Amino acid sequence: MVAPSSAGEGLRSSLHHRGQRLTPQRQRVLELFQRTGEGTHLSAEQVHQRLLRDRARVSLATVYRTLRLLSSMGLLQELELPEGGRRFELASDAHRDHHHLLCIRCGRTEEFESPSVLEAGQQAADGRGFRLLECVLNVRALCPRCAADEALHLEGPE
Amino acid sequence: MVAPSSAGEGLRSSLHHRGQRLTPQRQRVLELFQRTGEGTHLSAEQVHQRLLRDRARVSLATVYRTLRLLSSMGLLQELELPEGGRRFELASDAHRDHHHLLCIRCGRTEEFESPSVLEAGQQAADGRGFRLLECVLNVRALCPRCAADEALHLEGPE
DNA sequence: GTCGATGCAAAGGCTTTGCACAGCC
DNA sequence: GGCTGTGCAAAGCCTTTGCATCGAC
Repeated sequence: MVAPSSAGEGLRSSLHHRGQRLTPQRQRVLELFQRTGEGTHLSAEQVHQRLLRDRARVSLATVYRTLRLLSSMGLLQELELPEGGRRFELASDAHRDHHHLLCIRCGRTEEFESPSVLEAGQQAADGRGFRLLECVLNVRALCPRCAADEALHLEGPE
Repeated sequence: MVAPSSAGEGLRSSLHHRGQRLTPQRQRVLELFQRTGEGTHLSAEQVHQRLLRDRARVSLATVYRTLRLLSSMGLLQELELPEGGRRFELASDAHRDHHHLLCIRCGRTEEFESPSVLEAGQQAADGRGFRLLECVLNVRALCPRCAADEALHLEGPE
């Protein structure tokens, strides 16, 4: 078999702390996210498809269970992009400050970072005694092309 | 004091621009949001319940259709709070800068505003040629009580 | 009167769950 | 070997849709 990555080790001990086990399926899911990188947003369905493509034997139900588990462990996090459905991505400290610029018309998504946003979020949390975990700014917008389309097709509403 | 008719007028002409009609149901839904205020987050189910309580005859299917319609017209907007399911709220210019501090453990939600966040979002949009519509910062955090619980229990089945 | 909107109920996605078996520790 | 995790399929939400009727314009 393939040598387990360092990810496997960390995952295993984290699971053991919770009285749970490291299975190939769980390892595969986490590895997939680590391999695809931090900016990747995957739905449960996409995770399942990719694992099958990699010749891993995982059921969709297990993918759902695993995504939940890894999220509850803080290794993954769920995104908040209503237009596209539920998505997950790798959690990391860098992602505490992790923002999306989303075209609400065509779905195009760009990522950006902004220390000042993190700062504002931290202030808001501190001011109310909350402990900040993560800070996600979603900027809903029209991309250049869709903005042009809108201008053409729409009469001006007030 | 908002005259009920004023909402109806604007809505009616907006609908007519699109070749659509003003119905009591559509008017009721919009009025509900205007009445409950801008900070209110309502699910389709909640909208339906409240309208029934107000003795309006609306079906849940129509509520869904109307929420979609009003959102596509820019009068309502969909929130992005994965923990709670789909919610809608009144759209307004004030809400271009409209942020949530959310306890991921108990679901408690606080709202806040932050001009610097809007500015950061505007910058990100401008830099890529996007036209900003709305800027929503979701700060995922632990509220004071849940943070204390976490510290005490360290870990546990949920 | 026309054509869009509504209500109802059925269908549709996506996600979760019950159960028997498989496999990690 | 015990007990958790998995796969499968059925059940569960939430949301959308087809069709006959109703009602805005």
